Amino acid sequence: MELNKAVAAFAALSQPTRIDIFRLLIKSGPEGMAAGSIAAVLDVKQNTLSANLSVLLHAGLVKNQRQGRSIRYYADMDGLRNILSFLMQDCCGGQSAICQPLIDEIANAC
Amino acid sequence: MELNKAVAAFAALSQPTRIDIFRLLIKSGPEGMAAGSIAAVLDVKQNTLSANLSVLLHAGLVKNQRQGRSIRYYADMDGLRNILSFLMQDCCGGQSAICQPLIDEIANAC
DNA sequence: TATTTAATTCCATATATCATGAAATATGGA
DNA sequence: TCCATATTTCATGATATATGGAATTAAATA
Repeated sequence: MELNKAVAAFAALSQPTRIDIFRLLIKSGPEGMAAGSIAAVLDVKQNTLSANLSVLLHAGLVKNQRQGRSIRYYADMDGLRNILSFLMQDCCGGQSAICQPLIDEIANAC
Repeated sequence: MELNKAVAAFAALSQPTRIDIFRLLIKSGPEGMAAGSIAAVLDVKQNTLSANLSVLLHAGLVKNQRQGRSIRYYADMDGLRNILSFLMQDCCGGQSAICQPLIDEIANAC
């Protein structure tokens, strides 16, 4: 992963509504949530939510899929794994073998 | 941890130089690095580096300690653990007991 | 085809962030 | 005290981001 992608991912999470969205999607797991439901739960206007979902989408932190009229959004655990791995690369005094498996487990568990 | 702190932490990491700094400090482990050394390694102007270190400091991602003329900076693994925990709260379909220990291990291992 | 629901795009305004030069502060040594 | 080194603080112009209203696209259904 390059620096630019990591920047985009962290920038995506550097806004309260977007953190709320991402946490909500992590909580809702593989079922995900329709954009409209997210807007309702978080009490955010449709267009504002759409813009924020778009940021998370391009940052690789969420995925989406149209389902009839609605579009369902899901947390992208691979995206999360990527930024964590990037951040912790060469940690533990270069012995990143200690941390790396833990990061993988987190992404796989959810 | 409240939302505002998480926002500050992610905002701190949403800038290339600051990611570089944080990764450098993670890599350098408990020994940390003097501000001047960081500036030299990353080829960043002193005042620019100082401003960026300050952002990371207030975000709780790095710690510092004066040592003679220089000020040494260290990655704050507790800070990292906090934002990861916040993000993953209620993950795994509410069974966050699966992820939480992994997050703790990461922070402790380094 | 017309209507309703769902979500996005466009545009304008307000706000926040960035890197930098210049000046200030803190420490250690002569 | 005077000077050099290390780092921070301040002010600023340039750039980026957030938000909401209005218009638009897309899908389902009658």
